[in-house]
Amino acid sequence: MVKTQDNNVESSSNLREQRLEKLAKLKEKGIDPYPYGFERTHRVGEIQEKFKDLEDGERTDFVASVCGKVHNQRNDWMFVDLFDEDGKLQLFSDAKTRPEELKELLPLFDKGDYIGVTGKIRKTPRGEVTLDIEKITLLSKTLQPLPEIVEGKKRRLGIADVETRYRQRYLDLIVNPESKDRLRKRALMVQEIRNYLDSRGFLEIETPILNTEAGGASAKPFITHHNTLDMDMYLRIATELHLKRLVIGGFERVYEIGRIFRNEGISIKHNPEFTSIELYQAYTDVTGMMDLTEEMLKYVCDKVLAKLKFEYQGTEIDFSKPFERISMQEAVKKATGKELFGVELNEAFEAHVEKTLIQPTFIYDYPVEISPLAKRHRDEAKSEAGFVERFELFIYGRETANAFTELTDPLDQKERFLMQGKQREEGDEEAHIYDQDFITALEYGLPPTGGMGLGIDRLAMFLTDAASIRDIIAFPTMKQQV
RNA sequence: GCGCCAGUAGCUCAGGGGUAGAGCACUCGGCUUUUAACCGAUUGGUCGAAGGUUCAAAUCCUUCCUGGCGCACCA
Repeated sequence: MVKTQDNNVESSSNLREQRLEKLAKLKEKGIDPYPYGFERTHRVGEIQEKFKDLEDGERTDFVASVCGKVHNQRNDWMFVDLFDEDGKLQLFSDAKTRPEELKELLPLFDKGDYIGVTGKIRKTPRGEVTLDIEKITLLSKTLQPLPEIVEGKKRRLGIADVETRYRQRYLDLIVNPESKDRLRKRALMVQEIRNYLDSRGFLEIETPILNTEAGGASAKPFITHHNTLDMDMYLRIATELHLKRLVIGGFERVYEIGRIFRNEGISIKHNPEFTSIELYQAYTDVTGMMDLTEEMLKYVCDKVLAKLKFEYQGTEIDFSKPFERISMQEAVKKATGKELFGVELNEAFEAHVEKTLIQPTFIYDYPVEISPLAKRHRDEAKSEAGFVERFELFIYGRETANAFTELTDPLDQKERFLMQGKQREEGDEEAHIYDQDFITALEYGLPPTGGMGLGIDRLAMFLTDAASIRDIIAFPTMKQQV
């Protein structure tokens, strides 16, 4: 069944009807079902931590006010599982001894409602930290029934339907703890990347998403239109060319973590909008970028997972050892016995080598034809053979990072763009576009610079063992429902 | 874009030509310090949509919608 919110409202009308009646009764009693706040004295986690050492059955005079969402209720509101972002706190109210006010109110509450409660903390004879409800306040009345919550592993609960999980992510987050954990880990990961770079003198500077040209990568762009300027614009497909302009302007270490848009297929590894980080550092090169990338990934992995080895889809990925480093030509030669060059080399690499690179591996020395923004190799023989100073990092057979010694020669850059233009004429829709403004910028002087780009989503997939990119994007791109 | 698979109650799922099912949730009653509480009863459906075949379609056929996976493209 297609599950739109409207359909839910429609088909759960009885359940919703009941709640609307309760809502009306609450209003009759002069109770605001959507009040403006609550004086919370403690979070659930603080209570659990503070009283974890109570003896079973021990009571205290400690009065706390906590608030959150009711996930479960047993025995006529005798036991209530209240959740805030920290987790669960059990509430207790004996039907026989509860005050008149509670007797009137509790039947009007439902699972899913937000409430605030005040009362003394104790531990039940079964060892559960519990708050005895003295006062209860409705904080938000819910009209939709809550799907079952996943708490134990004894029964299949939660929302299994992936379409509902993506379209109504809030429900997924409410009932499926692992979904919430993934997004939390992703946020932590991004935070640690910023910590790492900020502490090394990098500045995060935002560059435009709306552009008159979509450059810096080979990809099909999204087109949009600016009304006042009466001009078509492109959503960016990379942050590269603007960040390099910033280096030209004198910022020696810059980066941007931001959304990129590519008008291409959707798959387990591809979402039309995704997040990249690109960073540029003056006076270093591709080797410096390799060292930085490796160090940063190990740092972030350690901070997020507190370990350097992790399982991805049943395979152990090991960040604890030095990452493998091998040239593309060597890797292809090992696999096929052939010494190839140019586009052929890259094709052979993609066909025979890429999938085998499970543990983190830097592949370096790329053909110039597919690297229009990278500097030609400093080794003259390699340069003549058509190699540039570039690497890509592969993990689990997936391209995870891409870096080069940036091309700083404006005349060579112009040639490269022209070469791309030829490929475009030959039908390659995704060849890089000619960007005169960028060449002009280069003519003002880009210092020797190393640059690196990394897919935030793909890294997040690894660190959260997510099979699909949609599992680490809160609201993945979906078709409109009819 | 192509191929394969899926869509049945609020949730999780059975059923695959002959009265639309179960568990949980909801509602009511019982029990009353539970831990998936428990016991009993009631309620709940356009079987994704539209056509077709048939005495009869959730079931078979066609088309469409939405989603998943694989391939292609890409990061």
